Amino acid sequence: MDNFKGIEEKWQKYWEEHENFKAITGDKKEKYYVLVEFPYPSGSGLHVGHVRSYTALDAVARMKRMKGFNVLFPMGWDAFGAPAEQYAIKNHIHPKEAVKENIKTFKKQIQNLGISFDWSREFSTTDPEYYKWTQWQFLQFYKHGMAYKAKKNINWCPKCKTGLSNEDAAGGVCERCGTKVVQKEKEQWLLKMSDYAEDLLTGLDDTKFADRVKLGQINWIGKSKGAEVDFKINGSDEKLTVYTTRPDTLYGATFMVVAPEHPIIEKLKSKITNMDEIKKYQEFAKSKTEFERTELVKDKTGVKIEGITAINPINNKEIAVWTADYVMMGYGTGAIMAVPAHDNRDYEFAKKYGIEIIPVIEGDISKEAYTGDGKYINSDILNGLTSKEEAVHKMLEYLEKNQLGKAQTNYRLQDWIFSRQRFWGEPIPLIYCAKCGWVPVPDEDLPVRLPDVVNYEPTDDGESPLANIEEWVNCTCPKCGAKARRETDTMPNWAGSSWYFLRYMDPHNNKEFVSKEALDYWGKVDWYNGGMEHTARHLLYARFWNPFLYNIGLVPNKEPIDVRVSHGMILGPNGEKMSKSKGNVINPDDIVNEYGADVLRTYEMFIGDYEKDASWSTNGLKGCKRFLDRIWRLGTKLNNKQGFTNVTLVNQTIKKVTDDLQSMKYNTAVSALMILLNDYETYDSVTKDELRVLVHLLNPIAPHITEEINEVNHLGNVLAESPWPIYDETKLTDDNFELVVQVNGKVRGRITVASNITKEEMESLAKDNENVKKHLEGKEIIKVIVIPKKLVNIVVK
RNA sequence: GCCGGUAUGAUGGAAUUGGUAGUCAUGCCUGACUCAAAAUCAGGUGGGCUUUGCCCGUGUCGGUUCGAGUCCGACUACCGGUACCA
Repeated sequence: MDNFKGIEEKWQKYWEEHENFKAITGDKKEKYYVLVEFPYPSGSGLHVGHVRSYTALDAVARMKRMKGFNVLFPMGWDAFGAPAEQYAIKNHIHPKEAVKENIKTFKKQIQNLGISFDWSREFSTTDPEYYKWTQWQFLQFYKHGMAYKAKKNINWCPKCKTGLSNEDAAGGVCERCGTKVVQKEKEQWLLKMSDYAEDLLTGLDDTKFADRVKLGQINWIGKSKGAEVDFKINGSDEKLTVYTTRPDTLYGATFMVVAPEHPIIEKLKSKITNMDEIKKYQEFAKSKTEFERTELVKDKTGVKIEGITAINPINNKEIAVWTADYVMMGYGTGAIMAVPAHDNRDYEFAKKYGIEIIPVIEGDISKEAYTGDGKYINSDILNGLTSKEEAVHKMLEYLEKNQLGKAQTNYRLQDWIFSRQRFWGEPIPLIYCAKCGWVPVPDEDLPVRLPDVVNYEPTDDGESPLANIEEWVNCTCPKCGAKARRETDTMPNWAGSSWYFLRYMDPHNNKEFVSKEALDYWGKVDWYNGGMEHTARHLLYARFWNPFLYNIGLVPNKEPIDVRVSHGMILGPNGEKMSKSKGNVINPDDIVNEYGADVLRTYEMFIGDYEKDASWSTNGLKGCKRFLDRIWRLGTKLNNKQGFTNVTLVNQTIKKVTDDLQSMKYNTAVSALMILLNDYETYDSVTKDELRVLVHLLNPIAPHITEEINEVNHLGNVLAESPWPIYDETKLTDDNFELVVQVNGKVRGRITVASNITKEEMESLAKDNENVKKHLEGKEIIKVIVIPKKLVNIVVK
């Protein structure tokens, strides 16, 4: 087969003309919604990794259609973001032009693969018709008090000159460019995602996400149960509230630590006698990036705040207050009670600065803090207890009764910083009026379009490039008509992707973001595939966005996604991640040109466990080419007979492929088809039925060549328009099977016997076997285990 | 550090979920076709031995079981996520 190019184009055209893959909203057939994460159309084109997941879900979509489902399998573009903006700045063009070019390339590449997307539903997050509704939904957040502006110490990327969410700044470096993130105080729009922390956690029960995906969500939300305890400041009305997960160790608190930014320092500065030293320390802490703060884990620093002390509420002991940057302002209350005997960080700090260590639980604290269970000592009301659970409970009861503190749950998940100081994003549709304050842009004026300018640069003072475009910024207040200014921040990249799967249901609606009919009909995404790298952030944002829409009555389901799976990466031939600098990039276009789309698709399905990483192998690719060529040649061996030579194998293969495609075991599905082909090749000739079932089962994976084989050999109707093969439950097993005989668990004989044989017959046949007899000679049979249709194990002494 | 995951021939990987370890493919070896090569086809291919057969073998050590790649306990290595989260 070397004329695959013509064949591929031919069938791609056929499918398009016959609208084989069109999803119809409201159709009587049962719906099935298959979704792959839409790509960011980068300048470097499609990656072989895209081919893997698109083919995998294409196979599912194609099979489901043949099984009679109304399948929604859409594709679009997530095209806002930094690379397009950088490119545009450099070349003095509008980013929308760069995006248009990239989308064109991507689309052509994907179409060349024959993926069965319903292209009539295509859109880009950068289309004003789309981002109109992203803006509209932001205003719903705003109108329901879920969006607010606040002065925040935010993660700031000095290179991109923009603020980043915690999620974007994971590891202390900018997700986009890898630059160290610094802290900068700025007014930012935030969405109250923290309100949904518990919902996001419990909502997981309503999904069928893979365990590793669920766990990623749980870790990110970071729920912890503990207590808030109030410590009085000696000789003052002020108190210091701490958050602790170990209220049971309260008797062991020998000092307190507040974050350098903690407001109590400013409040009590008149009492503090070493303010200069503390100011210096605050500067020092601020100058450190988040990254350095975490790098210096081993070397703790801090300053004792002189002039003030605190009172431990449980025993009225006077203890010192320190400030140290190992306590973060952003978590809990920004202040801790330090229990060096039972917390490793406090232990290190206390050792370094010579602070008293009092154990309240028996255990070895000679080298590090003891964090395990044990007998409580030095703890008055807790003395003698041995279980942490009990001690925590008793302490909480005491604290609440005496109004010294209360039980408190904390989440690592914080509000979503929703502002970006960038040009290429959805403008935040709010207007600032000196008289009326923040005023939403009226619905009828949406979308707030990005201006059509060619020159803009990020500003050094941290404002969005939009701020310099006066004719865009200046406007009138929708409320009072006075002169006003637009918000110049834009939304983060994750905004558009938080609801795109809803838009696919009704992509051309210009009256609503999605019609209720479409929402009711399509419901949840049945099967969502994406990369592991998006399971924390994107999935969390989408799952936050959707329950909000649900709570205000706009969507019918709280959880938008039923099953979420993630594919493994395709690595370079050397086992490393593909990258230009390593020179190990495989371009899918080259493979399609040399081997054809079907070979590439088949190979990527055969490469290994779908959920695991796999290295590219050109030899493996060639093997798949051989496989398809051999099927093609089978067409020359057709006879005029009907039916199947090996009925059992055919039925087994139908079952295997059907099951495997539904459970992402694409590699064994291909292998089953290879086994079937190997069997066919031992025949002198094959029937049309035999060839037809083989190409039919392979069709979801290699759609072009199978349609062509089907057509040129007149095997039957166009495969894409034919019902999926069904197997006969009664014909899955042979008349015979190989009985394995073991003696003491070791295989000593194999006998081919009839399938309907009784257990007794199995046992006597087993004992009759020549080789088995040898091993039984002179031994006493203790027992015999008979597993029907499998084996007999004779235990001897 | 913590939380996950993985470990099977020369290689990618199978294994009915406790029942024949190594399906399938790649690579390699041998042969056929060819002047030759490629392509194709046929056969072989875990290690060892005293080869009708036997012993060993799924990261290491131990356990449960008639029977363990699969279950349990301890460990090692690699990969991924996350991190002064109190």
